Amino acid sequence: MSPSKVRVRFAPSPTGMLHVGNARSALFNYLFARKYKGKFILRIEDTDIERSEVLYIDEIYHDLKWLGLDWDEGPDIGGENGPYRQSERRDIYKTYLKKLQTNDLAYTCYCSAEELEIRRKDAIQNGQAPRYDNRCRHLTDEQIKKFEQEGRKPVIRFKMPEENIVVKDLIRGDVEFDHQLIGDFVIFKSDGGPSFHFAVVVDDIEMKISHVIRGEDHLPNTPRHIALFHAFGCELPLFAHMSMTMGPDGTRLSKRHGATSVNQYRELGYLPDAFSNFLALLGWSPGDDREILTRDELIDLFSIEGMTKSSAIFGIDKLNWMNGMYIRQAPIDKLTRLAIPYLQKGGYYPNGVNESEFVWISKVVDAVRGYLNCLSEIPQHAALFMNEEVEIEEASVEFIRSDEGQKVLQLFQSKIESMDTVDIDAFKSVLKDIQGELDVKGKQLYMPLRIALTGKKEGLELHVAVALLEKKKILQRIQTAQARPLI
RNA sequence: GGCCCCAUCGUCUAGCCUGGUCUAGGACGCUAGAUUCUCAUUCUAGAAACACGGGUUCGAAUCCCGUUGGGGCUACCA
Repeated sequence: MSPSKVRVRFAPSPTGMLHVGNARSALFNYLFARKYKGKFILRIEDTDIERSEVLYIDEIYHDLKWLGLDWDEGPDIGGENGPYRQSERRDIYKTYLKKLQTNDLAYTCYCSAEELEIRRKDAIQNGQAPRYDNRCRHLTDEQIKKFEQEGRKPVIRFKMPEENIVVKDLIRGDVEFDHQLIGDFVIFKSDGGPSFHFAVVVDDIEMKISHVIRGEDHLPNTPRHIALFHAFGCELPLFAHMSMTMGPDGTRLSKRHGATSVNQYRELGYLPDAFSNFLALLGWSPGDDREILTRDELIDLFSIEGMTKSSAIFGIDKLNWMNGMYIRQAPIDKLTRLAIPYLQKGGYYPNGVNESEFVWISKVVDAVRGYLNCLSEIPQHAALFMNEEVEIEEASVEFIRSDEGQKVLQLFQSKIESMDTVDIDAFKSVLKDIQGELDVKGKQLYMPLRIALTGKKEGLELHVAVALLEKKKILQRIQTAQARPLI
C-alpha cells in the first residue's frame, strides 16, 4: 500500500439518523485511512431531494464526532476536492454528463415509471432478468418530438457496454457479472439531478478515492460503476465490499430489533470507545484473541485481510459486557462527568453539581460502576444514596421485624448516634462490637442493617454503602425501619 | 423469478489461501464452584460448532461440485 495515497470516503445520505451499520462502515474506512496515513473523507450524498434533510447532516457530524471519527475533508471543513455535498456539485455532474454525451454514451429516455413497472413485472413473470430493455437508445426525431409534446419528463440513461464486467474485490475475490443482465441505467433523473450511481462515480473520480470500502449490498452495483469509470477513461479505485450487519434473528437490522441508530446508543450511555471497539469486532478480527482494543491498537492492527466475508449479527449481550468493561476501567472523574447527565435525567441535581457534590458523586459512581451495562442504568443504582428514604421490599420486612433484627437495629443506632462520622473502619468496628454483644453474625447481623439502609437484600457491600451515607440519613433509615409494621 | 455473496459453538470469531500440529482455540451469553452479609465484579471449571451430500487425497473444517439455508441486488433510494 503506498501510504499518503490512500484516500477513502464515508458517504452517507442524510435521510435518517446514522445507522449502526453505516457507523461500522465509517469506522472501517477511518481505521484504514489512519493505518496507511491516508485521508478520510466525508461526503454527503443528498441527491434524493425528497428524503434528504439538513437536520440529519448535523446528526451525522455529531455521531461521527462522538465515535471519534474525525475526517480530513468534508462539507464543514472543506478540502481540495469540494464541495462535499452532492447537492452543491451539480455543475460538476453536468460537465461529466457532457463528456458522456460527446462520446455518444448517454441518451434521453422517455419511458414513464408506469410503463417501466409493467415491463418489469412481465419480465419477472417470464423468468427473465428485469432490466431496462434499452428501447429509447434509438429514438427517431419524430418519436422524441411526440414524447416531448406529450409532456413527458425524460431521464438520461447510460449505454452499458456489451461485455461482462469483473469486480476485483479485495474481500471477495473476482466476481463476474453478465452484462446482458444489466440494462442501460439512469444517470440523470427527471428532476434534473444525477442518480446515485452517476454521482458516486463522478465524486470518487474527482475526490481521487483510492479504495471504496462499503457494504456488500453495493457489490451488484459495482459493475455499473466500473462501466462508468471506463467510460470516463479513469482508473478504477480498489473495491472492498464488507459484510453486512444483521439483527438477532439474522434479518436486516431494523427498528423491530430495538435501537439501530448511533444516537440511541449514545443516549443509553454506551461509551464511544466501547461502542466502536465492539463495532470493529463485527466482521473484522485482529487475528489473535485480543478483544479490548484501544483506538491506536485498532488502527495498528486493522487490515482488509482481517475482514470477514460472512455477515455478523449485532449482539447486544457482548456490547453490554464490553461497555461494562470500559465503564469499570474508565478514569473516575471522566466517568462521573459522563454519569451526571443521567442522574439529572433521573431527577437528581436539576440545578447542576458543585465541587463537593462532584467529589461525593464520583464516590457513588465508583461504588456502583460494577453493576452497570450502560450509564443510563446509573440512577436506579444510585437511588439509595440520592433519595432521602428507601423503599423496603415486602419480601425483606421479616429481617427487620424479627426480635434479633430489632435488637441489631437498636444497638446499631445507639452506637452510631455517639459517633461523629461513619467511615468504613468505624462501621466495621461497630459491627464487630454488635457481634460480640448480641452474639449475632453473618446474615443475622448484616441483613437487618442492609434492609433498613438500602431496602433490598442485594446490593453493594454494606460498608461501602454506609461510608457514602450521611450519618443523618443512616439514623433516619434505621428509625423508619424500626417503626415499620409487619403486614 | 433471475443474478450475486455467504455458511465453524446460541452469538462474535481464530483456523481455511499455503490440506496432517484440530480429540477445532478465544470471547460474550449460559451452568457450576471459589470469594462475600447479599447481589454484581473478579477467579476457576463445564456444556456448546466445522449445515448436508458427493468427490479429490494416504489424509479435508481446510481444495472441487451439488443440495439446503441465510443475505443482498434486481428503482428516476442511496
